[in-house]
Amino acid sequence: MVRQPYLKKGTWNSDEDQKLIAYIMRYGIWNWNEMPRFAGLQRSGKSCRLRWMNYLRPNIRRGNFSREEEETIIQLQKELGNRWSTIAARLPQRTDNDIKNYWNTRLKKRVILENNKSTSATTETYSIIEENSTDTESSNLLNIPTMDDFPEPLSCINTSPENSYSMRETFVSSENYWDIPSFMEQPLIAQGFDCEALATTENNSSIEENLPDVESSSLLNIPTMAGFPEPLTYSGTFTSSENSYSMRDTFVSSENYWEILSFMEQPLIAEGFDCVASSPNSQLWQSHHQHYYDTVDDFWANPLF
DNA sequence: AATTGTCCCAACCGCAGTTAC
DNA sequence: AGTAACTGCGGTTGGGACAAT
Repeated sequence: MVRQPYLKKGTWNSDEDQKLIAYIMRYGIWNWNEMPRFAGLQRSGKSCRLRWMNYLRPNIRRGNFSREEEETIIQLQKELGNRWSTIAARLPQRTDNDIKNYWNTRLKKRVILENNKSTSATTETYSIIEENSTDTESSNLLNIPTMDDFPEPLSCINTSPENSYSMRETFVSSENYWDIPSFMEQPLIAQGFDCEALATTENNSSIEENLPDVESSSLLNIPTMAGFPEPLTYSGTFTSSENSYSMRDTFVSSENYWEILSFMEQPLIAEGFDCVASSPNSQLWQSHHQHYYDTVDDFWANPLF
């Protein structure tokens, strides 16, 4: 009888994540069942696949769903039923698991509530009409919120001391949602925030008070939240047998944030794996990784280039 | 401070579809 | 054509975090 190797279950730790990421970054995805053995993981291929697809792969948007996304999910669920992968395809940065969880824990209740509300409102409307056929105010019974019910955006015009231009940032806030349009039309992801940049260059340096405490990354001016937890450091040396050089990668990670510092001394910042190479050798970096991956953009998309 | 209840989400399981042989 | 292996999907669950008592 062949003894099955011990397979770990349960929550993944950061060391396992690093191993899986490092392996896939270097060799790509070729066979989920074989991969864990080569990556030094005591996990099933299925578990690795799930971890990668739902959590570690690049371009996953995590955190709160916007109102627009909520409406899309509700609409598509109505049209398609629980076909989460199809729905996820329409929300490209969200995983089917995330959408499914969000539906099961929040949206489903809301839809049921709204349907009940709608049914009782309709009943009420009928009774009012029956009682008083001249009453024209009954269309307000459903009390559906409008855009006017949401808070006004806060805005800030800020001057960047490191650069020769000013930038405007508008923070649109609600309890669960931040939208930070900013800076040179760049779509950015900041730690814990989904940032979109819509600003134009301006020569205004006034700063309004009462804004969230945001500081800039020294490398790329990506706004980060003050007090964001210190990253953990993980490092390892990899020697490639096909090539004549060794290389060292240093991953600085926290729950939501990756920074990749090395390879040919290039400072990089990654969100998930949207990497930004800011050194003069960035072309070399990209061509190197193009060797391993089909689409450079999948792994090394740089919104600032 | 301790206990209990609730919410949320990462991860597991089983099944179906696809691919390779 | 049949079978095994692999992959993807959707339902479900375990357990951590937080709130309420």
